Amino acid sequence: MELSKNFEHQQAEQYWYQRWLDKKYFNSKPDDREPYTVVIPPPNVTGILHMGHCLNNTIQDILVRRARMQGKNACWVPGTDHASIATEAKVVQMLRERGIQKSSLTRDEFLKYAWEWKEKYGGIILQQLKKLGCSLDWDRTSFTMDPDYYRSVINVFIDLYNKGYIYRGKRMINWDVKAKTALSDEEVIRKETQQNLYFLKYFITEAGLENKTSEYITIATVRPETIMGDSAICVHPKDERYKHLHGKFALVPLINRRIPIITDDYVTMEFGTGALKVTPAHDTNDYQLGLKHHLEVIDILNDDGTLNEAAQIYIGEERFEARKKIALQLEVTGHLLKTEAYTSEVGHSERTDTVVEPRLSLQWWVDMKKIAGPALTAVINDDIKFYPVKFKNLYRHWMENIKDWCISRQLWWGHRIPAWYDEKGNVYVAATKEEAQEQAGSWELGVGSREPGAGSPEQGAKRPEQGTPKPMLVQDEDCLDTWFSAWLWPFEVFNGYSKPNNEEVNYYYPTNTLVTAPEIIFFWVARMIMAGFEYKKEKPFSEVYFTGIVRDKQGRKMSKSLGNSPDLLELIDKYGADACRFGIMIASPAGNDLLWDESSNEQGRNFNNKLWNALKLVKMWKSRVSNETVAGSRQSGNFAVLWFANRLNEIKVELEYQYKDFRLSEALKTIYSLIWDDFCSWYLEWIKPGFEQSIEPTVYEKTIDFFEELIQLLHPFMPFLTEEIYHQLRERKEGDDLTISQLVTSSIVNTKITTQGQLLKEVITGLRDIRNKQQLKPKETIRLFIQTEDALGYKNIEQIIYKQVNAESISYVSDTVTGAISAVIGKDKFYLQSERVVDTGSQKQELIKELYYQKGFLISIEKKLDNERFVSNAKPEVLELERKKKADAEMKIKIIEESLSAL
RNA sequence: GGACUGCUAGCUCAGUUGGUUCAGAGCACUGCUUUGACAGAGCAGGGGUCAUUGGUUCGAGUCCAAUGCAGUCCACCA
Repeated sequence: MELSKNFEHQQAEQYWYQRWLDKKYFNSKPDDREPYTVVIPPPNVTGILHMGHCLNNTIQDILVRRARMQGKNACWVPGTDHASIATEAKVVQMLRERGIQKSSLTRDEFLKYAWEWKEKYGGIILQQLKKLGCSLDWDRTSFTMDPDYYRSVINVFIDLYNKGYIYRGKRMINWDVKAKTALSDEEVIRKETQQNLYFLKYFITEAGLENKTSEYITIATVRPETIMGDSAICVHPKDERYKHLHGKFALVPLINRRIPIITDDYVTMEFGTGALKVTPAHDTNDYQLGLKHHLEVIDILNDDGTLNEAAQIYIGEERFEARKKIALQLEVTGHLLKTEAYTSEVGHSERTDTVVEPRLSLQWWVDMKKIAGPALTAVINDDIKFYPVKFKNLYRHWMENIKDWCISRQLWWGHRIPAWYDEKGNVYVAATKEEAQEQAGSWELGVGSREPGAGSPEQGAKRPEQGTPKPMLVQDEDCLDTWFSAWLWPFEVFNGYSKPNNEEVNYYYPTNTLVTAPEIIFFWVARMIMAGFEYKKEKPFSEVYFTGIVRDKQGRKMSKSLGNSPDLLELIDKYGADACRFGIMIASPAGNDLLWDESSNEQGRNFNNKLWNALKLVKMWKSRVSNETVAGSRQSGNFAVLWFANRLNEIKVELEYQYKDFRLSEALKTIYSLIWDDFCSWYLEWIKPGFEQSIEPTVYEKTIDFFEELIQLLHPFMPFLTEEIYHQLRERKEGDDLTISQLVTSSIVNTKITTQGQLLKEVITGLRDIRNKQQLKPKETIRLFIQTEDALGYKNIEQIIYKQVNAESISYVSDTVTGAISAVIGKDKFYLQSERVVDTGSQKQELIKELYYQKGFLISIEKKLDNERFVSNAKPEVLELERKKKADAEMKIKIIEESLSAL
């Protein structure tokens, strides 16, 4: 069959992926083999494939495919994350487009829409991963809200509550005014923000008097809209400027509420005016200060970030609108002294990007200090290895300073908190209402009571008094943080919690490698390790490979808003999945961010093409296989085969090391160069039969073998093209596919052969260089004379040299040849004659340059060897090497001088 | 404010235990080739005071210190 001009990726991708699926190559079941398990970092159900996914999943696929080809039972588990905030936002938006307000729906109605949405759009990203060629075990596709998974999340909550690790408490939390939910600290992104620092006059009033004096105290604030929530003004006790004001009162501008002037050494005298307005409801520090000084908490904001009635003015106005208006009014009323530009870090919601509002709120928390211990040790001890290691420090620091985790979210889409309340506010934590009811009832009987969690005063329910009637229970309206389900992922995808010690989890857990982005080291990686030790008494994975961030050519992070994030599916369509995988991997140094540019896909496509053409060439020879070859070509062919076999082994050893350290980009470069340079540019040229000549059967067979091994090495990176070539190379039996073929193990390298091959390359390049400099056309032949002590050593490569430098004759001489251009390569001297060798001048110049260099080099070595301290301090091997260098240099100088005189 | 990382060719990066014959690769670039696998190609070539300064050493891209620049993470100073 005639091969197409270029590799046609669209057809091949579709055909082979379907074939792999049909043959169930990606499916894994426990057996005797060693498992290699990877769980996918579950993308959001709302997600669509972007470059970050492309990188992350290509890496996982490479590892999994290689493991599969190494005889391991490779299992890569796919799935999606319900992503509560993101998904709920999408559903709300969809409803809005249909003219439905979320507030007009019941919880059940809303969830019905949400599931509908999930069924319709939730699987898109998984389909896209197929396009990329990912060898996931689709039968294992998991979702964090699957029934079993859901139950496990609920039971884990109950278990942690019963252990006293989970409690309910009123704290300052991060409030997302757009999503109207609490956030954990990790979900807040601090961004440097240009702001104004407003200097405001608060007029002093005498104690007990409402009338203001002309005296005032100036405070500095970036949030003038919160002044209505002020409870005090605080100054440093030692601040001389304000000593006369201690114990006095000031009036809040605009609303004229009287607040005390208090002292606390928390205040920094140097900042602003040294006087701080204290607003306990709207600032974490102010809240602490408020607790200490028993200040009133005046919450002036609604949950959507508008001002409420407590603010007295601008009720219903959005907080930043109110800020502008209040600032203006303060100016008008003479309270605004001045405004300064001021830059500070402002917390933004990770999901909605709105400015986070500190807010006092009753939420559920995990007491992290109680479960962090083993998770910290495991990473410190390298029981779990981080690549690159620099993330170990980061992890350690976070774990050692870990704070409690706010896990409740004011959302409907997610795992509903299994807590039930009676009218008196007693809490019962149970999986179902019935169980909660039973708990409440049993309390009446005085059994089943449990210890409230230690250390958390808010923990647990108050025990109802004896004889109270059975209470009406209402379930908590809130959901759990998405990460509270994601942290169970490595074992719950195998039902490791819902069906403990089942065959699957025992076989696949702990998993081997986690490949993820450093951005979620705290969100997810750390918590998975904690959950793993808490519920499986074992680490969830042995190694974590952190990928870099995909950036554009200018180093900017790829993002929707910048519009610099290419459509991956379009790229796959245009260049092919293999080329895209190549493009992202070649640009992806281990442990660094990668600057991605579309041109790297071109490089990938060109590589496809190179391989394709090599295939065409080799297939073309099939009809020319014969024992009747020209004289000398057998020896050359044998040498070429021997050389490439050794070269291949050499590279395989190198690849082992690169894989071990996750230096995948380097591994790809290594394979790329092995194929393009060693195989195509050298080997194939060396064995290529001349015009209408034939090729030795053994050489041909070995060449097919080599080709097969090469595409095997490349397969994890570029699965489609390699599978196609695999089937083009030979007739295959049913079920003989590259995807499941086993890698050929490497054998010992004969360095004598590889060295000779290296020398041969240098000879060819050196002679070609001369040809070029002499401006010889490719068709013009040369006469070659080799001055060597080992003419026999050239016999097996003579034919190759003939071909590669287009020689008409090669002869061996023991003396200088005159009237020729010469070159020293290795130990031997080469003379080149042709019909029109004219320009000896340029060669003379080069020789002089080279002589100059060699002489300088010799001097530096001699200097070194004359240095007594060097001779006495350096290791014997080093000395030996230096002496050899000296001898080599002296010999070269001699030969160059001879050549110069011969010219 | 604290911590970490990086700075090597135009760009992206290699460079293990200090040894000059280690300054290297891939892209990009420059010549020459439209030859029978491949112009999405072939052949050859030119590019770098290894951020700066000082130190240790017989010897530093490699070790140490300081400085500069860039980036990341953490932190409650309004």
